Amino acid sequence: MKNLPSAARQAQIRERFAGGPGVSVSELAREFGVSEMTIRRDLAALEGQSHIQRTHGGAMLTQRMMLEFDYRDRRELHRKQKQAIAAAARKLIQPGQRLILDNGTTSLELAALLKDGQHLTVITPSLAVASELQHTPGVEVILLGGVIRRGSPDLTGPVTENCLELFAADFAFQGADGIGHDGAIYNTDLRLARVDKIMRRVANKSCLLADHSKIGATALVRSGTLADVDIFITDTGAPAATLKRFAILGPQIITVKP
Amino acid sequence: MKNLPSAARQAQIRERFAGGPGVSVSELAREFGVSEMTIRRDLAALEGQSHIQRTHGGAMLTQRMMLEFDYRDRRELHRKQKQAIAAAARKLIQPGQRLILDNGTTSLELAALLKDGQHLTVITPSLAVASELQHTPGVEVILLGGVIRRGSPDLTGPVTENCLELFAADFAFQGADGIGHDGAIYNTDLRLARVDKIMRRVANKSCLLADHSKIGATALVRSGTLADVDIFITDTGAPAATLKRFAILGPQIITVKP
DNA sequence: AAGAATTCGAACAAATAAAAACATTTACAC
DNA sequence: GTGTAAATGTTTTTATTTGTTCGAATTCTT
Repeated sequence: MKNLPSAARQAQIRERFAGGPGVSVSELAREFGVSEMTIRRDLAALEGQSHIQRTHGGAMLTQRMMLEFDYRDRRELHRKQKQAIAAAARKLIQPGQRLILDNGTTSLELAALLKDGQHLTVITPSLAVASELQHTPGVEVILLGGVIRRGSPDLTGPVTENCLELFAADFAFQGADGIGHDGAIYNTDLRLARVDKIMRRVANKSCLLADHSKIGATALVRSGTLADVDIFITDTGAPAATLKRFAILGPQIITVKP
Repeated sequence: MKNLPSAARQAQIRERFAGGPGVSVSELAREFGVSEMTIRRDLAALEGQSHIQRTHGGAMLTQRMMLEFDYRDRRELHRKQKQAIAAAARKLIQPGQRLILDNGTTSLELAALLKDGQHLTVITPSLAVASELQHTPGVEVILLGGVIRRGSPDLTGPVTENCLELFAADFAFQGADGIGHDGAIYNTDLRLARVDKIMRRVANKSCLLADHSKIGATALVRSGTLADVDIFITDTGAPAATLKRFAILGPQIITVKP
């Protein structure tokens, strides 16, 4: 392989990257019959325009870098139920809708089900949801602003609330940390509770997702009651009598079996 | 396995982890035909990027769960200059200030320098900056809301702009994709340009960070001129005559040598 | 718990590669 | 041909990476 114009040689070098993790300067110099200095100059030129990154001794494709946000994955707990509940929620969604997903694990399961490429807009304060959907072609992800809680992959605070006010969505999907027998909805965090409240207000319809283990549990803050939500999805582990009482408060109740 | 440049070898090592929970130093040394010391150094480097966690006799994947926002890492390009520029910018910052950092790689280098725990508030549309600072005790990170650009770890759009308007900061630090000889500031993306413009407005002082390779370059959108910024930091590779002309436009000019 | 066997990390030396400066060739226009 | 600019090669200097040795630390074995 000899006497190539420099541009052609650089194009050839680019092909090289398909083969392996990287190429070495000395190897390329030998193959093209040019000096190593020339190869270095080629690589320097390619580095600017193409997605390669120079290294000592050669070059490689630019690394896909990942941003790491700490994240305690609590998805395992009652995961079956949560997935079933998410699947039921998925059925409520029509193409073209604007959805709000909160930062619960059930919402995250729902996000995973949105990957089949319908045209959707997802508004969320959850970095986990955003991460899940970032590469999904049909879905536009709008991340709400806010303060990053240490050790929690989501955004809360006045900024988040303010951001949320900008939107009008078709559906809000949210979880809860507890649902009292009187239908009160509880959250463990005040800031999350405030955000949840606003979500319900800016969405046309709101949908509460909670497996049966949450029924009867309470937590720090009351963010509202079942009377504020339009649809409540839970699993068949929930006692029928309680659900009957809940229904009187207003929401349509959907039970799924895991 | 043939001789690979060190960076390529480290990338290969990372692949190894896909197969199992861990790898051993001796095994890797044999496979790559290098000394164990070299492998240890590789592992130490990878550990520094927190991709892996070292163990006696080898290494394993980091335990903690992470959210992956992946993107092409361009940090290596002119990194020396960018780090020097970031260091100069760091000196401008006083404890207690509220800072805006944009989504350039130079801002990311600056973020890394803020880790020494002063009391600071950082407002940014960059997931990379947020990720970098999320564990820093003295720093509160406020992530702006917005649309996640595919393949880019940052937020833009009307929501971002609206979010920004909520704030008043002491300093805005931003990069540029090009600076014309007439002092015009260029960005490759219209939405980023709009965001940059607002940043300058809501910050008391604005500071442009750009290595000399940007001088003379142009890009799609003009986001403003040097007359709009208070401080311009670049490296000593910039031609003195040009800098003199820039100074007439108003900004204080700081040059650092890499 | 003590001793043996690994493994690690620091220090230094050797090898290798990059960058800078300068010389040479090539390509092309006139 | 000759001048000029771009590209390539050479040489020297500088920086990075790797290998080796050896004492310290860690794990395993008994």
